[in-house]
Amino acid sequence: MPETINTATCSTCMFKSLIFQKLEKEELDYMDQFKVEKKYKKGEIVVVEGAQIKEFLYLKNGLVKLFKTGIDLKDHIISIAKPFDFIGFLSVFSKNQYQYSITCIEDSVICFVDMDSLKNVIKENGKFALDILSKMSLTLDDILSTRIDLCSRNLRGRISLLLLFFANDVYHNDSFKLPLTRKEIAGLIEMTTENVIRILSEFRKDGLIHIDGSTIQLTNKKLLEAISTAG
Amino acid sequence: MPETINTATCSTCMFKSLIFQKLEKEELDYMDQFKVEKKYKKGEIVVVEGAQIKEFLYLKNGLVKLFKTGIDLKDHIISIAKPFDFIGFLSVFSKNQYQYSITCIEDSVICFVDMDSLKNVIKENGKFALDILSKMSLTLDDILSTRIDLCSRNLRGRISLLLLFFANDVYHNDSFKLPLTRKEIAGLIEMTTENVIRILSEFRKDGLIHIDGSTIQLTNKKLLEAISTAG
DNA sequence: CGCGGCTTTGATGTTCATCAAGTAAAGTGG
DNA sequence: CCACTTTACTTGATGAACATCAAAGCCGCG
Repeated sequence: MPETINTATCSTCMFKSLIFQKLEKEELDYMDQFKVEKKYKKGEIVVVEGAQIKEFLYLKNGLVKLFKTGIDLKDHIISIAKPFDFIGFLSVFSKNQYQYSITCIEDSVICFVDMDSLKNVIKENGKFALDILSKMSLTLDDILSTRIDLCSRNLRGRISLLLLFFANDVYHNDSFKLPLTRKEIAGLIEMTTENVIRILSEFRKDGLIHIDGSTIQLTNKKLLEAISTAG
Repeated sequence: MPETINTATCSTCMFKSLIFQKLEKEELDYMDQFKVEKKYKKGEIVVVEGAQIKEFLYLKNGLVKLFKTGIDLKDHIISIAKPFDFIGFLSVFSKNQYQYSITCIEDSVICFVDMDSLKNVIKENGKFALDILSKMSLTLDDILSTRIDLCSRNLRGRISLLLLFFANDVYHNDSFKLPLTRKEIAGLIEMTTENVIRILSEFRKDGLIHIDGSTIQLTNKKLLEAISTAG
């Protein structure tokens, strides 16, 4: 059960994104009335594919994954979202139902902004609208590139890519605790659990990484990068 | 060489999309000054990955493909756009360069709207902004679903899907002329040219389709649908 | 005509998924 | 707290799906 918390107002929010900074104080105060913040534990579900969209979601803290269930009944990753990302983004302006699911892969804090009030602000503030458009465009570009990257790489390349992603983009550290099970990783990058394990072992034997439980340390990033590009 | 043509004003444009219909006459007249229409022949290139984005592109007529070149140096489809689609959509609000290429797979007419003027209109008209957001959101949903569909299907499933797409969504006819070479199809759906050919032959032998040069007729749609869902 | 690109088919090989089986770890109820 | 169940992890063997390679026919075009 996510715990509802109540922190600062929007106008004093530490996590106010670049985009929301463009709003006037009165606009922020307006939205303030229509937002709720919730705390989730690792593994908890935020939204399920098909659920009604009522709020605009903003990830303040933690790590979540967006995914869709394919006709093969497997989960397919759309993206892994980091703090400051708008996570209920993708169908929010066009559909009434979520077209994908979101679950937390780390403890997370998510801000729920009422959709209708947000739309009101957009209607009144064209610059804000442009910024939302821009952010949306960026997100989309990112997701698409990642997907195409995945499709053009073999299994080794995909694992390298994922490891480098966690080290460089998420944890900013060559040593980190994998927040996902092997099975989840498999879903993320379109392969089987067994092969995830096999290739991680392979990388360990080849001295590319060091594994200690769920902690992974990248010991030869150059080579990992080479594999991710060559694959 | 695309031929520049000059047709009606925006406000009387037959192809005015649902979205542009929400603009006031004066807004349309304003944009009118900043638009150019161009006629392309099948096979011609509209934009190349990396080119500067200066205009917002609107497909009035024809059929184009959006694709990105992967690290495997193969082309990967993003989508096939039909008339009334905004085709220069994906990075237009966030980047200065196109993140993908566009070429015509049929003779096409494309309307080029100056990006800065469009942004001006968006800034002034919040409802229009919301509509653009909505359209963008829809497009994105579509592209993502298609990609995930592709990833969760085997080769036979993908070919079925593509054939059904052309018959149902593009030509609205069970018999049509394939506008793409086998090689291009391969790029579209992440497989090799040889396998495209092999599976098409297979479908022909099994009586699912009838092939006459580049004309294809779907003779057993039920089964094709079954294959596309099962695969 | 002859060159290059598209198409087609067959033979071969690699990559990867599936199946099976066993160990370890983690949660569950008495 | 311990037996019990479940879930995660690991490794090997096997086979299917698919890519690659090779060769030949076809067609448009300078």
